[in-house]
Amino acid sequence: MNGDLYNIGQAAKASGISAKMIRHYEEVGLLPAASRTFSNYRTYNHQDVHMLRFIRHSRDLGFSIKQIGDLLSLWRDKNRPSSKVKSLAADHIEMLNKKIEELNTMKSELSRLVSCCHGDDRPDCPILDSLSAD
Amino acid sequence: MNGDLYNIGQAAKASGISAKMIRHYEEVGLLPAASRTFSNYRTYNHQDVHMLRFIRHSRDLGFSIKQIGDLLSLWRDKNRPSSKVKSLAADHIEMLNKKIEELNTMKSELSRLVSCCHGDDRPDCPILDSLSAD
DNA sequence: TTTAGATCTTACCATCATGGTAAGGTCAAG
DNA sequence: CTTGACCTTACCATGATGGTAAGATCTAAA
Repeated sequence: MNGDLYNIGQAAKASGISAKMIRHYEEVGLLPAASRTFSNYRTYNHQDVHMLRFIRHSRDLGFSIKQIGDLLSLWRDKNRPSSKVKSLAADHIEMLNKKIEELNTMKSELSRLVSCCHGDDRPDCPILDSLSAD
Repeated sequence: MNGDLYNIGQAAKASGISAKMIRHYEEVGLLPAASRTFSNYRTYNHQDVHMLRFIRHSRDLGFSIKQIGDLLSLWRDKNRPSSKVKSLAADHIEMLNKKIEELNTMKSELSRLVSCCHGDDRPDCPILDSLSAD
């Protein structure tokens, strides 16, 4: 095998992104169209795999595909002001905080109800009572 | 208007669930098929709206449609053991905790990166550095 | 060299909860 | 009777991912 080239399966293994998703990212324009072998197989080089890993790390931090597109642009722009990256990341932290708060609200309320419920064989249940309250 | 009957828009307002979603819940079997007027409009009575509110409260606590189906069964079963409700709710709390933890992990890591980034006009950026690290 | 099995290609469908739109029927008030 | 608000169904879209099927291609072993 050409030491420099990966097919999609190898790129997937090397990057931690499934082949399925690599194709998807290409389709939605997050990735440029991969070059192809004569027999129409996609090929990737080290740089491509590097970019895939960038995407993977970004996904792991919860960035959306749209946001990752912006991050990639900034990454490629060697003259970006770091302030742009920082504010993009800060926005995302805001969104994470909002979601965390929502989930915490749910959790608190539900925990309260659960702690009120006997959880035995009798039918009385403050959880159902609360859900059916007006 | 018949003091006892709601059309779908009125049921939506009274329950806080959109007409769209009421139809959807019916389609996926969470709700029994609504009765219809002669002209094929869905009609709902007080009990139906009560059930819709139950669903609404359950959604507000983050239960899935599948879980709400189970909750509704327990609600209707006047002989349910409250333990069943409690364990269903406890399972959901577990899932909420898992999600919260995931988001918190993202948030911590990203916050760390953000705090390391100058956020000025220079291109050096620990956030991008970390995302592109091997 | 042939062949079997792994892997590639595209093109679909599904998830989950929700929103939107379009085309057409119905109802209520003026 | 008209107008506007509402209803009906039947689609499509979101966002990120997984699945499957049918067919082409590659690779390693027999």
